[in-house]
Amino acid sequence: MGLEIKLKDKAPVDVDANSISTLDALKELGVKGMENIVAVKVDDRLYDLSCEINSSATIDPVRINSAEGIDIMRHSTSHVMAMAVKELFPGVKVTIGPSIENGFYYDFDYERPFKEDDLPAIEEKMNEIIKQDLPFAREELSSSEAIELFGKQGENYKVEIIEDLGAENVSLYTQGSFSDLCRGPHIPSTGRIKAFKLTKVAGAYWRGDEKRAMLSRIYGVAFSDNKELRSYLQKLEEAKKRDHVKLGKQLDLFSTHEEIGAGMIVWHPKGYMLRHLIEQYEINEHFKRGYDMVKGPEILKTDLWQKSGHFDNYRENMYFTEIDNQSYGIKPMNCLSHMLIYKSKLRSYRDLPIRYFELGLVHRHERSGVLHGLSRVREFTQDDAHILCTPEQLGEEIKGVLTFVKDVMGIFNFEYELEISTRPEKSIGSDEDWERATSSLINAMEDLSLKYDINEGDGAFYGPKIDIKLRDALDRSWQCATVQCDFTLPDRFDLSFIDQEGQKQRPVMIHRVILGSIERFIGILIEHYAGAFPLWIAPVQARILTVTERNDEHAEYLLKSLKEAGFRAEADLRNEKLGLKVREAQLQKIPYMLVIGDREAEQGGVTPRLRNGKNLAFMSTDEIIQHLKEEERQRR
RNA sequence: GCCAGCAUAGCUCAGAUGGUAGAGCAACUGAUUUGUAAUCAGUGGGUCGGGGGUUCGAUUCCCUCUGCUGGCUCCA
Repeated sequence: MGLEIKLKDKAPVDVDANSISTLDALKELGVKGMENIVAVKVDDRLYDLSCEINSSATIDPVRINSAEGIDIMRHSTSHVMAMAVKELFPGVKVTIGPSIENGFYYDFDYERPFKEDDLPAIEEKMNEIIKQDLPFAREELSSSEAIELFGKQGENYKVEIIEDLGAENVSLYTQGSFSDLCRGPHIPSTGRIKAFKLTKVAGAYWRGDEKRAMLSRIYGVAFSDNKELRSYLQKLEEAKKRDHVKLGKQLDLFSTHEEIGAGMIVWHPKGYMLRHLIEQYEINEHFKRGYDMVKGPEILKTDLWQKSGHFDNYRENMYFTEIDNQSYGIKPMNCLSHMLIYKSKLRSYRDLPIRYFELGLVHRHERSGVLHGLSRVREFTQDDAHILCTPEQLGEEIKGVLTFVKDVMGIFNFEYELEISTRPEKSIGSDEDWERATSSLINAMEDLSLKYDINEGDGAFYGPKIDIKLRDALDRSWQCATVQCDFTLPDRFDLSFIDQEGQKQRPVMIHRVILGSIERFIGILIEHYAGAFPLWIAPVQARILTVTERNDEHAEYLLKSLKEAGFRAEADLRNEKLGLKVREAQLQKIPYMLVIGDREAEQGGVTPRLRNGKNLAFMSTDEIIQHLKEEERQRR
């Protein structure tokens, strides 16, 4: 009696034994390049390379350059780091250390937090461990044995993990003197780690709970070889050049000021122009799609925020002010005014859906540590709308919003991710309402064939929602558009409409934004285009560059013509060399540099230079205006 | 809010074991009239983020506040 082993999609091979290690099995199967294999899949489950199989199986080698292989190597690297840290800092307690995108981290509890200065020594120690090529050995033991083992070492976090697991047995991985509780699998030995770098330290709460211990986290990146690592680090450097805070300064778009306060943006002429153009585009899109534009006040009586539930649920994030013994809350959301407009008269089912749109300025007192450039601020403008509709209309309205999102993101060439969040534990409303709203959201995405993730239990307390996320230059994802169903506020504010039978009914409310926060969206937009905005939103579309003072007259004529044709143009008439003028316009990423020398002045036109360095052929004044109009119309 | 790092001229950055600072660009003045990523010369410019402490003396060391960056938590 023996085993039958096979590679995926290959003919089986008979083995004359009752069990065989996967390592031998792979050799038996004639697999090449063993040095790249870090683990195996047996019948589609991941195992250590050295594990034993004792029944017939399909074996699939996992190589270090595969997604699964690199993930395993990164995880193992975190174990190596933990070992290094334990050797260098006696008394340190280990907690968890998973692999993450591009690398890994490990959380430690030590008498003091780790500093960036500690990293070189840790890296050096890790390199020693890697050089020793210590094998990763797996063993299983009972939970009680494991608790005793870790308890003796004073590793109380590990004990807590095992206790919470509640499993009968747990597995332990040991390399050299270091053992860690771990499910695995791991690479065969530490020598398989070829390229890693510790990148940063950070604080992190034990189990992500801010009421529990603050641990010290060390992050690292790891790749299958040095070339990959270098190219990753280089890409990171490139991405930093797109940073919207940096570009915002270079392109003179906006600023922040210590003396004004954190999280408050001051828009400079060019930045405000960019913002204005985006807002203008959006306003028109809303009118086209049957929205009415409205505007509510910035401060509303605190009583009203109490009625809406914001005071109870959101007070810590709100700003308040008091006038004549009357407390007012500065709005963190725009819905209340919109509901009062709805309530201002009796509504019929014939009026629905009603869609109120506002470029609503809101203030939210975000915690200081979360502020970030334009992406997370305390004062921002939402392209906010509230749709009031009958329960039957809900599905179509959601589809309308998602289509709106798709169209707008398409204009800017954005890829985005959708995520639906379902009913949380703490929530209000009937099961029926939740069920209907959730399925409306899902059906809308299905009907539009959109891909989405499900985030169980992460909805708002008043209803489920779809979030749309965009990524910044450093690949961090930010929530932009959101569609939320709400049955609570219509209830609290007793909103109603008269149905076909003459009966009062409750409308459903959809909260939605398309760009989300205009500030955040522009931040991502800056990084998306690296500051080189397409013509239709470029704050300055064209700059006229003269060669000598003799050309001033023609330059001024051209400037006037461009402005009259509606273009955002300026002229650089300084007594400077053309090379300098080109350089400066280039650094400002202006789409069109219109060069005027004696030749152009004589012929009454320009030689356009694009910011990609290309020159276009001579154009007359009329021709360049037509050329720009065409490009602007195409929103390129 | 928590952990770590940072804060020097308008900008980008040097600098000193504690003895009050420097470059390039920008600005200003002058010369130059110039053809596709920096023409040359000269001049002015800083309470070294704010406050407090240690010290004969603090921009440098300590504390604290403010702001920024990277994480954590948060984002009804």
